[in-house]
Amino acid sequence: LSSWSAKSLSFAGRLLLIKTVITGITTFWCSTFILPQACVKRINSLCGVFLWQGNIEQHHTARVSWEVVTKPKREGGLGIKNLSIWNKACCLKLIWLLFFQSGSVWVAWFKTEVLNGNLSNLWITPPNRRYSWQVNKLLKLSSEIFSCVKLRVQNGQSCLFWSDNWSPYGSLRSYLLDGSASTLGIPDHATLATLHINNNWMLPPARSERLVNIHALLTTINLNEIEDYYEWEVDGKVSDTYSMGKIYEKICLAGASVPWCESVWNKAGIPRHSFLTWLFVLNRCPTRDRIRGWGFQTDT
DNA sequence: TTCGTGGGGCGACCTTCGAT
DNA sequence: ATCGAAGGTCGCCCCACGAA
Repeated sequence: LSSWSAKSLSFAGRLLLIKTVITGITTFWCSTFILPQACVKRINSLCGVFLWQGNIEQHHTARVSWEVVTKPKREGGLGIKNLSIWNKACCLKLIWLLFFQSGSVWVAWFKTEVLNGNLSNLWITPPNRRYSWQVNKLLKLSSEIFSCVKLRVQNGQSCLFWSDNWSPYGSLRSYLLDGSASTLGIPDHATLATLHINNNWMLPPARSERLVNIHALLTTINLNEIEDYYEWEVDGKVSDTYSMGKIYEKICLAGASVPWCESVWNKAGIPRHSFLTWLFVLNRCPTRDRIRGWGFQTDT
């Protein structure tokens, strides 16, 4: 950030540098560790002072808050990645690895030491002092991508009735129980195979509409000899690969779109005019001298 | 298993700084 | 003088960790 070539960049150039090079460097660390909040804050602070001042030794002041700058363009920001959420999206890949890259030593270790040999335990293993800070962070993060890890029922032997994502209704614990302590007489660790006896599903009588749905769903399932398997499904599409970008968008809480988006950026997010237009519509119009200082042509 | 200690996260509040 | 954003401090809560 403090190199001479970076100092000579315009506002648009600095923005591009942050979006590509700087985000690329942080992604290396983001993909391996959950970064402490203080670290995220410091990186954001450095990027902020660089974007507005171009010189990280100066005092940090900004015309638009970093919170707004990191929003997507359609929501009024500049589309810089929110580092904290990006960090989550990168680390969720570790959970993806657990299910879909079984050859790794780390995956074997995690499965044995933390999950007791069964991947389904990921959804029900609470953080514990026995585990490291990182492992506990991952356990807490796992709920973020529960909906993407679909269990395809075959023989039903590894499919936990309450916890696995095997039905279109997601976790049955929240769908059927909704916080209630009763488990309808179905044991916590019941698998679909243990509930299927003599070709009958051993479920309590349906006393609610939701339980009727589950009864109906189970009548469509025929257990066979093949082992249950997992599939990675994002927004209804099954995929073999993990896309950090897609997961980032998924876990970002989408805010309201701004009506002026299309008049400032085109559909691909490329500026229709100059970046000043963006500052004008945000009512953060700076002085002529500041504009020249940022590397803009003021007549534009 | 319980208890004390220390550190991280986070919100509230205030100060500093630059732009107008 | 005013406004808005960043940064610092403080207190509270939660959790990890070690000692008893």
